[in-house]
Amino acid sequence: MTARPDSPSSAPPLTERQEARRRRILDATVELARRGGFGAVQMREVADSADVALGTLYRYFPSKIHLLVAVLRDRLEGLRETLHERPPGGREPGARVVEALTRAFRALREEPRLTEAMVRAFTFADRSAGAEVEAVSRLTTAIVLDAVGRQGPPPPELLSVVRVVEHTWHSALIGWLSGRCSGEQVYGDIKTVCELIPAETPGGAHR
Amino acid sequence: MTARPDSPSSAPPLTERQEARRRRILDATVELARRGGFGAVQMREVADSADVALGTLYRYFPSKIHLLVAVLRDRLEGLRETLHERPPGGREPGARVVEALTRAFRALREEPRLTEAMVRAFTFADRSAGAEVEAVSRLTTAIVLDAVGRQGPPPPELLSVVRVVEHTWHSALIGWLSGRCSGEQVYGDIKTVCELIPAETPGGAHR
DNA sequence: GCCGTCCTTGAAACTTGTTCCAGATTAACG
DNA sequence: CGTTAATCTGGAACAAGTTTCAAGGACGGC
Repeated sequence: MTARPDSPSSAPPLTERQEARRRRILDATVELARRGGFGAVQMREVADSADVALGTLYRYFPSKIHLLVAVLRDRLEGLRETLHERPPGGREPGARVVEALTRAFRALREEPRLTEAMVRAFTFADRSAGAEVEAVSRLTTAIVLDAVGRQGPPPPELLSVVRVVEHTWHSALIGWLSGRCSGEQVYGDIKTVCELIPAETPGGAHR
Repeated sequence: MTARPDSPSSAPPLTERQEARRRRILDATVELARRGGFGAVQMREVADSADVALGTLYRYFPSKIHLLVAVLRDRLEGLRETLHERPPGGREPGARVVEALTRAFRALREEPRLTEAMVRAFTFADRSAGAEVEAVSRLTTAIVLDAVGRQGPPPPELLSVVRVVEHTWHSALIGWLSGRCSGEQVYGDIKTVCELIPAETPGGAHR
């Protein structure tokens, strides 16, 4: 459906120039979003900045929402790599997740407008952006599960806990963006929700 | 504490005809949203259905977002009254909250398109709709605290837990609307997060 | 009842996301 | 190369949220 850079499945490969175009579009989007948030990401502007025609922009990303969710995905992939390089060092799974999310939030706070643009797009997305949203969702889950550090396939209760952590994460961000929650409350809520994460089982297989 | 439907504070009182107009607008909005969700709530349509001029609609509700959040607020007030009449009957605070939210979700499932319209508006709202969003937020908190059944002013840890419950509630709804979570998962996540709610303290003041 | 003020109306204009199209460019293949 | 299909471009056109404005109506104070 949409062209993807890294998913070799289900998409015709892009030529080098196409890859470059795609990258220019994403970069232009980030730049505009950084400056003025969701509202400043105007499709004509993006197209101009990226030196592509409007129609081309829409061929690559079928809507503003798709575009911004793709940026979010990009960023999350970066975050995941960072966390891989310097993994959180807590002793308990809950503490590691707190650290991972806290670090993520610290990074997001540095660029509040970009964050606003990505998060608003993500939460506003409807089913038409299902694939992209799904990808972001899976990535977030993967990041949290990485921090939990469990080896085998997670049992359903753990998955529900992880979903609740993610819910809190997303919604706390929204609350923070709309001025309803302070940054301190976000940190606190992350800590609170992570108490749901069960401690490492001493008998079971662990790191 | 919470502003009543027609908050007597900080707003000039409306004449009877103005009150009627406001009500017509809200009713027309609900009707359109019920039929076609967020997208079907078009400002010109709303104005036509409610028999007011477009400019008047915008005087009452400065944006589509404000309008739909006001509808949400209206509904939440109704929900709160319902819960007052037939309060959840669980023995523990957590169980009561689960029941309250479960009943709410059951009601929302009956009118998915209306739900979609309200929730998307709420999560998309930015600071310009701060007041309305704040009202909805306070109402939600009040509903959860009602179910918790605590008497005095809640301590900060409890408030953080309640916020996490609300985060989960909102974000699970979004996930459900965007097809990412099943209804069963929503129920499960509500139950999971409510485990954070501390049990009734036998020594303290209780019902 | 009269007057000044605020409210409502109808309609046009403006903004920005999205779609469409005809012609130019590029890539793939023989 | 030459051909053919796909892609890209510039630009117009459309859709829906929002703004603006002049003229008529409602309301409260006198």
